[in-house]
Amino acid sequence: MPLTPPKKIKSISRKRGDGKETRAKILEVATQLFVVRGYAEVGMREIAAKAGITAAMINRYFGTKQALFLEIMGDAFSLVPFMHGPRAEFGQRMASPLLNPHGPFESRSDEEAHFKTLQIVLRSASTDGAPPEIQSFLDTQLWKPLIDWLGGKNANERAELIVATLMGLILMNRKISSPSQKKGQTEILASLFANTIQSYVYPE
Amino acid sequence: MPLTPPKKIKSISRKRGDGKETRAKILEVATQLFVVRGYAEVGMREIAAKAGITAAMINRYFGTKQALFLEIMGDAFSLVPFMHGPRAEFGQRMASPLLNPHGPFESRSDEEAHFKTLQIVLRSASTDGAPPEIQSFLDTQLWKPLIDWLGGKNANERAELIVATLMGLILMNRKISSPSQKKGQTEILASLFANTIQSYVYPE
DNA sequence: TAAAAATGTCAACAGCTGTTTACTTAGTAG
DNA sequence: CTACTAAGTAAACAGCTGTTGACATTTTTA
Repeated sequence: MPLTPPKKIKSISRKRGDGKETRAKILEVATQLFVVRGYAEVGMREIAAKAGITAAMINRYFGTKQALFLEIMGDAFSLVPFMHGPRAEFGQRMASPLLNPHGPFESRSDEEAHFKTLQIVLRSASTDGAPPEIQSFLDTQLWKPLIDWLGGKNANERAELIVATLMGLILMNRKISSPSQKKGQTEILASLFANTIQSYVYPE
Repeated sequence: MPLTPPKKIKSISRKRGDGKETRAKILEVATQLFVVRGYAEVGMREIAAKAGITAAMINRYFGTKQALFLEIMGDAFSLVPFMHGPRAEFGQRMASPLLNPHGPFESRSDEEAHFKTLQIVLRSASTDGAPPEIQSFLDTQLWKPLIDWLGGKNANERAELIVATLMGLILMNRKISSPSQKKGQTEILASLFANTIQSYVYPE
């Protein structure tokens, strides 16, 4: 008789819901809510309800609301993917999310997922509750790569204008009814936007 | 004996503080707070404290927080002043508030006061509590005059990009530490900004 | 089988919000 | 002097927030 019977390698599923599954569900739900409404405007009970659990569970898994937020922010977030490809088409690449069929900046596809955290930053930046660690994310994952990639004279200022234009459009798209949004002329808007962004990208 | 002695025409000052004075003080304080932090992030007690009174007084004078907000929004708010002057210098005029000595978009002078309400809209647009009447202000006081003044092809989209760029810069200037803000290179930023805005203004 | 650990709910906590009511105080009018 | 009215305060209201501790239930482990 073997003294050490082979242990079950791993527990596959523990209970009514596997812990990891619930954790992932919380992250998914919270991310989507933060994208649309920002940090301060989303409550724990609302996240919990849409995840099918209680608010106390979120604190069990993440400790605090800020910790949950920071974990979401830690997930991939950058403009780096847009820096790949021909330098002369950078503007077009950044404008492409404007044109996707799911609605501007709202696609769930991985391709445009890089915008999510940027949107969260935008929605949450002006609220008190949002943790100050956001600044670190911005420095290391947004400004530095972009400025390095831009290069040349006044790279700081050109980077700031690129991000400002992008943020302005994101902000307006959801919350402020702009005239072109009503009429659905997004191709023209995207074209103008692409030209402007490209004007900040000097030839290498 | 005269039966009708001349009445004192008006009471000059009733009490510890004249009512009108307090009302004005509330408006002033609330405006400044809304400009910096937006509708949802400013509490009644904070406004009252900075105005030297109690929160109940605000409700006495304005009824509700939303009503106070709408009264502030009703005050002069437009981009119209920037449309006066040479058409070829529109971009420079819009960029000028970036350069003022009180800090970008923060001057108390009347010249740049037109930005205040725009800033409030920006800070408050994505919060739930802000009243929906904001949309009317945007349509009649922002979009229509600007689109009419721009004229020509794709005026809607050009107007949207102008406002988006402006809002993006305003948003970033206070809440998101951008690289050029740290270094104080605002002249270059203003110059780039002016060029971009001007590129949306086609010759008449 | 018994112990232990994980998953979850429920209720209460303290602190905040905008608003309302009752009350006090001060200046003016008859 | 006596009423009246406006200016202001203080306290309580109901409703919301994030968080915590006690408890129940189910699954894995020893």
